[in-house]
Amino acid sequence: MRLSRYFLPILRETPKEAEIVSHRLMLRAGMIRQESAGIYAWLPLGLRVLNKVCAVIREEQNRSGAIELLMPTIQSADLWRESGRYDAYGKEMLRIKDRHEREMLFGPTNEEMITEIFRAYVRSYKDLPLNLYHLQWKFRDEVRPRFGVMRSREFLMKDAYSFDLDQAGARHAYNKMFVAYLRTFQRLGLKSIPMRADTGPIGGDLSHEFIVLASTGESEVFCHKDYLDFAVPPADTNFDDIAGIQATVDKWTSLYAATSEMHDAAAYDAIPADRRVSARGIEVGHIFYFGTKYSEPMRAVVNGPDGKEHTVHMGSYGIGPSRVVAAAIEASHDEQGIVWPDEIAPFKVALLNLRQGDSAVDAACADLYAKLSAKGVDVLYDDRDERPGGKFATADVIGLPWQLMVGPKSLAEGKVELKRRATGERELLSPVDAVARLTA
RNA sequence: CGGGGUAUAGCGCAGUCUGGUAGCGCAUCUGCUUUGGGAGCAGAGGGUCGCAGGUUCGAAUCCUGCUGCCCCGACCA
Repeated sequence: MRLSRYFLPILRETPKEAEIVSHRLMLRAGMIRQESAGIYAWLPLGLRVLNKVCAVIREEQNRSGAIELLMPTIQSADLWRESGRYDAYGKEMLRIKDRHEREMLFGPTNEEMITEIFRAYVRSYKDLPLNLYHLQWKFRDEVRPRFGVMRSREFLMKDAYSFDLDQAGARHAYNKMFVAYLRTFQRLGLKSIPMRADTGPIGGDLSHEFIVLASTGESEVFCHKDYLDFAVPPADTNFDDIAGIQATVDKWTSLYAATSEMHDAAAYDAIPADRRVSARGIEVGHIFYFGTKYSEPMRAVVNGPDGKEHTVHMGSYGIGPSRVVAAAIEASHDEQGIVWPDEIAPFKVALLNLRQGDSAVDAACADLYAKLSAKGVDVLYDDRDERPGGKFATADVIGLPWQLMVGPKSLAEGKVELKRRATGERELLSPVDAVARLTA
């Protein structure tokens, strides 16, 4: 993409309403624009990141055996009356009426709807297990939205729903999502730790929040240091290996890890002092087994091998991609701006023409741009008629992993400069070698 | 939902106390000179001062009501 033809409204100064670093940088980098309190437009650069986050989530959901569909944002109030949540949900639910005065709502989540879809078609245990997910915008009319897309009213969510014949099956479904989440967050470049979450009236131990460690995180977390070095399950993990998956989950739940709400000071103190981690974190995912909470009132039943009806056991598994974008920035930035993890960077390389109008520099840039693009590298070519300083600052704030700088001085010696955003390391090398390095 | 702020040009702000017809920096546009970490000079454009009433010869400024947004707390992917 040529920057001169792109839409990238960089802000030189920080808008005063932005309090936390991810919000400030997302505004400065031209990723989002606030349209109302807690409601944001995703500008081109932000959308590229959001889409990359979603792509990774999809791949890992699919790998674990979950199946994608897409449910609407607008739901009928009657559906929610079946589960009793229409009255229970409160003012966080945005309720609306259509032209026929029918009561509708903008979905804050989709348990009722997925249960309705399931019960309409599935009759036999032979169709189980089943895990259906979608990526869709949700709306929760929070009293006080804040921190940009970190806590917005409208937000994107990946929500998966599992259906099993019994609790044992549901546990395996839960474990598969647990493993998929470990893989997902690692690929997104985030260090996540599953922490025991409150299961409310359902009880049991099948609820975990996935917390990303970031010094600016919203909540206080406590865990055993060994978690930081645990190996994440590999891509060829066999998700049908019930014992194997269980072993992985057992390992990742063997040590102490809790948010302040679930904190047990005695258990934490039992950890050797040099292994204790007290830090801050951001919740980016939540997995939950809730048994027959919805299948019971909504009559989602299948015939079992015993010829009898069984109410299915369900679980739901959420990741907030829009929040993940903000969390990634909280976890990875510096004074200059964002430092994107490679997998979710909006572009891989910023190609900086440091002397726009110089025929040799222009030609070298055009050649590099063509060669990199031809090899499938996402390049943002800064071909604006700007001074070098401005181009450096722009590249730094939007945080692309690599900066490839072409100026008259080094080019006279047949060299261009490649800078790694994260470390600041610079290297002078020939254009041919630069392309080789970026396509390796 | 309680408490506290705030609203003036695209962004950041001054002007409001003490009423007299709107200003600064950055950004934008034109020209020339510049060009490896946010350049210089010259010129230009851009604001019904959040909205609605009221007081006054005259309101960004005083009064009343409303709305948006932000921050702190209780609540949340």
